[in-house]
Amino acid sequence: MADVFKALDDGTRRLILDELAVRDGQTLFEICSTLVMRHGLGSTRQAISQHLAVLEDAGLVVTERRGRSKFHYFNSGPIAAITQRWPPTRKDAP
Amino acid sequence: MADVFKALDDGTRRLILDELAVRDGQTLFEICSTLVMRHGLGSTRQAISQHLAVLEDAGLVVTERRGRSKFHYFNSGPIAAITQRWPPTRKDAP
DNA sequence: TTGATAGGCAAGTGAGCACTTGCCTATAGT
DNA sequence: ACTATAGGCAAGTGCTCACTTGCCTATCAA
Repeated sequence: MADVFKALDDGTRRLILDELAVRDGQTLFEICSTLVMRHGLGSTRQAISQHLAVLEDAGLVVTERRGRSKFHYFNSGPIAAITQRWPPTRKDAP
Repeated sequence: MADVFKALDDGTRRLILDELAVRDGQTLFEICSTLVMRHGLGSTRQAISQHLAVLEDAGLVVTERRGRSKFHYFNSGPIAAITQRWPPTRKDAP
């Protein structure tokens, strides 16, 4: 579970999750160009590839290979586990 | 908002949040002894104090001074902001 | 006032992480 | 077969962070 927090503790990785949440199933090169276009991120391909590996190890991203392409999908399961660990404290009665 | 993820990316700080979620309003020394008792954490008082400062900067902990004591309270607001940023993807229709 | 309690400030150290650089593997098209 | 595309592997570098160490401030009790 510590991998999830480590993965989320990076601005670039959070942007990647944002983009995958908007348009799911992107390849590495698509993510690279999307980050450059919409956020001005000048990261290299290798940097993004390493970020995606971290996200995949944390279970936040699920991949699927077809041919020479690898498609990346956002998985919200680990995010839900966070709120299950610290449920919202309701200080006002409903 | 980046402070929240940085604050959560540490095992000791997550344990502190766990303890405050169980028993709210503890002082620094109470948190220290609780971590030693229930988790075998051998951290010094200064280390815990720095962790609490990080948690407070992130808004995950709210403090209140009375006399020479400082009481710490867990705040779940930033946690809720995380799930608002990445809402659960429902892959099954309700 | 003196001593004890509760906490804060600041410099120094070691380890982990993001990023680059360079080269390599595998699939698709002609 | 040859070239281009899509991605992977690994070493090196700079920077941030957790933790320690030492000293200091403020409140309470005698």
